Amino acid sequence: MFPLMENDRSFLGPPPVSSEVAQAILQSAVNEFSERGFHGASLRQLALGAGVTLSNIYNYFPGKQEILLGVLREAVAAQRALVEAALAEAEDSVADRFVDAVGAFVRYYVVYRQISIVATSEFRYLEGDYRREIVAGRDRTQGIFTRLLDEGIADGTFRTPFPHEATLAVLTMCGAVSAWYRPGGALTPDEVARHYGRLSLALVEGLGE
Amino acid sequence: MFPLMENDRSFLGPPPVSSEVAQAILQSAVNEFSERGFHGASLRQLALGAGVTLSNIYNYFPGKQEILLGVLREAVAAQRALVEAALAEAEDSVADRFVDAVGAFVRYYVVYRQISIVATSEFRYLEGDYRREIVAGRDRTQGIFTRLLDEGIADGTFRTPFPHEATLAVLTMCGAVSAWYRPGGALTPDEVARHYGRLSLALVEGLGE
Amino acid sequence: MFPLMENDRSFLGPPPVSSEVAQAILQSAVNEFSERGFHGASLRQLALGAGVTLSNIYNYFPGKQEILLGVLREAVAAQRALVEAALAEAEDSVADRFVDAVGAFVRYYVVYRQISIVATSEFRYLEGDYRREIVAGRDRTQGIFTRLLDEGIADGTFRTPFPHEATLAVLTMCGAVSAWYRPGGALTPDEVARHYGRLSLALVEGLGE
Amino acid sequence: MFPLMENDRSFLGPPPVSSEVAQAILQSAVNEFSERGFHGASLRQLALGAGVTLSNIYNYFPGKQEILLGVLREAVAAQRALVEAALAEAEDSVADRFVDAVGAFVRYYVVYRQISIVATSEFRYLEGDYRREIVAGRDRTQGIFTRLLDEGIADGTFRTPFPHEATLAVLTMCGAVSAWYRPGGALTPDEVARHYGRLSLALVEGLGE
DNA sequence: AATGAATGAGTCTTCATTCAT
DNA sequence: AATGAATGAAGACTCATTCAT
Repeated sequence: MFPLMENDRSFLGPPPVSSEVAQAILQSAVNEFSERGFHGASLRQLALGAGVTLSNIYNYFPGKQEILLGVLREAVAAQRALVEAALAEAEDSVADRFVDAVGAFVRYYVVYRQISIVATSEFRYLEGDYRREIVAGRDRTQGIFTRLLDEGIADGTFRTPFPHEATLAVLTMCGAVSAWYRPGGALTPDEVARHYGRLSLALVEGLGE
Repeated sequence: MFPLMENDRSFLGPPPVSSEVAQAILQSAVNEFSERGFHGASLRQLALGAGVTLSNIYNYFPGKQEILLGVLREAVAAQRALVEAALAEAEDSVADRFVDAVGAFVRYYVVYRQISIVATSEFRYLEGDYRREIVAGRDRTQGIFTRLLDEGIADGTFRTPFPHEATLAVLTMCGAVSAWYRPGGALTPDEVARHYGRLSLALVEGLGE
Repeated sequence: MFPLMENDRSFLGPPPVSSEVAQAILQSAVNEFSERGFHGASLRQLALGAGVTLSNIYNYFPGKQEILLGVLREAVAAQRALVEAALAEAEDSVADRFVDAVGAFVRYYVVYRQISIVATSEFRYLEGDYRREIVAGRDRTQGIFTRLLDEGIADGTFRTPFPHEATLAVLTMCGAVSAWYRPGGALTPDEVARHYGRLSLALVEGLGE
Repeated sequence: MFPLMENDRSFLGPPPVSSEVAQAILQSAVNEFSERGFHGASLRQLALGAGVTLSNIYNYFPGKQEILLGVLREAVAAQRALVEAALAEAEDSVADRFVDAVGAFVRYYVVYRQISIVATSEFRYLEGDYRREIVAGRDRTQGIFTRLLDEGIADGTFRTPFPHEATLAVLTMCGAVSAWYRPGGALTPDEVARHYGRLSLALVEGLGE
């Protein structure tokens, strides 16, 4: 019931867009957008990939923009769900919470690889209020990391002289994982999460005694 | 004679594509591609922005693909030129060379902000041999960093347990700068270079004794 | 029970199309056709305006053509009803009957303003037998005037040298009233009827001794 | 050089839209619009009728609206040109000028029959500023008649008690001619002009003493 | 080198209509 | 009688590209 996810791990609430047909459309959109880009993808091909008539798409989405919005909504929701779930189970120390949050954050780019690629690269083509909605959702997730950084800086756990850039750097380097990760490749999702937790901790200068 | 650069610092060789008209086209392409994406940009609009007739574009480029290629060639060349120039003047120690190289690498995203955005996000639409050519050029630049990392790991300067991911992370986090940097903003290019040098050193665990 | 009429004056027989739903559809058709034209109006919008499902329309009308036919039938019926009612009560002299008939004829364009606009401007899109039916109905009404003219010419009441064109002119100038008349405007329906009676009489040169 | 006119009488200035292709498009537009209406006509068919590629239309007109505008501009210009030319040669008396103006006015509906039909029935689909432009042009022509009426009423030549409605009626009844007139039919354009001059004079009650 | 006109394939979207329930 | 989902044809319009000059 969340077919946009590559490895099926159902720990998430109900998907924002229900209906099997709508899901098929979104799934095909992820394929097409990730391969040809928002503007390069044609709804005809997208419909074909979804096993749906071109015109029938319009019974589920008012237009191309809204399909993109649908994809991005799922992406934003999935990522935040992962991060918040991780934080709920994390240890007390800032360092632990930070590492766990980063682990979940990067895990999103592994588990939802394809959709995350679309979310990253096609977001720019979202317009107006749709764009604002997604920005707000994304900012909410990023805010979690900003606050963790501040907290770690305040109590001396993190010693980086550039907390703001460091936060951005952490989020960015995690995002790049979707570009090279291949399911069934050298690393398991767990390993990726562990590695990037470590890299992040180093980045914010929270290693050592 | 290198109008694609935002802050004018003429330390670079002759541009790959000469002719004022061709340069105007490339410059307009950078504007259009960065705003609307490769597929979203139309040659008509591009021609308008370049002060050129639509049909005249075809006297300088065989097609849209080649315009994109032209932009990417300049981008790749500019970035490598910066990095190699920095290395030529760098101190001897690996750490110093690494930090200087990173500084130059990130400086590219600041100085050639717009073109670097295009190079990053529209590269995917380059096809066939063109794509291979740019990949090769990019890899050559990234190879510099891979080798520096190896060297630093070998002599114990860098202590990260994940040198491969760390390298990727460094390059990635630098690339994100073009997304938020604004000329005339809070940081000068020099400061950005210094900050990211530090962040990178922390990332590869090459700080302190 | 004849909601297509603007000022409610129930002197008319049963409407050609019964059923509240069908009437709602026709009423919405009048709105849509008069605003956007037959081809410019969409059944979706029409259904919305009628408070009916799009598909349910097809339980009442076989298609768009028949909706237009329904509207035109009502229009033709309403106009003839008005004219015949007026003639039934008219004085004996040709001039009186002519003036009263014209008064009723023009009153139709006032009272059934919107539907008359549709009948006038969208009739052209009616096809085949439907078209012939409406033409016949319209001709029957116009025949009344042709005969009155002939009669008036024969007995010297009307002295226009061009009776045929004069008849057409009378009918035409009445039709134009729907374009400018506004309920609650400067003239009451009665005044309009009186004015156009006079104009018509002048036109056929039936004024004075 | 004014192919939209049915009987070729070149007494008019330069056409508002030049270029042979543009004229072919406008001519085909007149055909299509008059047969199927603005919304019922397809640009594909229109292009076919003009002997032009569909896409090439857009080298001459920005869109369908502008084609309609082009047609209406020619129509308005042609009618006013006729009326003004007639007035320039008319006798002195109000009655003479009025009759001559009406003759020219109705002649337009005969000579430019098809385009006048389009101008009358498709004008409603013109939007925004285009609409306002045409309204202004039309009003200017109608103003000529309003002023003549006023003049004739003032000096007692016209004795109708309803000058305003009479003016409208005159213009309207002339317009209806395009619906029945056929070139090569019973009446020559000159006869039509004479007949309608007489009818109009009767209508405004300006005949004999 | 430069242009304006031309083209065919393709875009997203809307349409009237039908089907299964 | 009523509905929501489905469909194929067609809509206006844009595109990258080519041609003749």
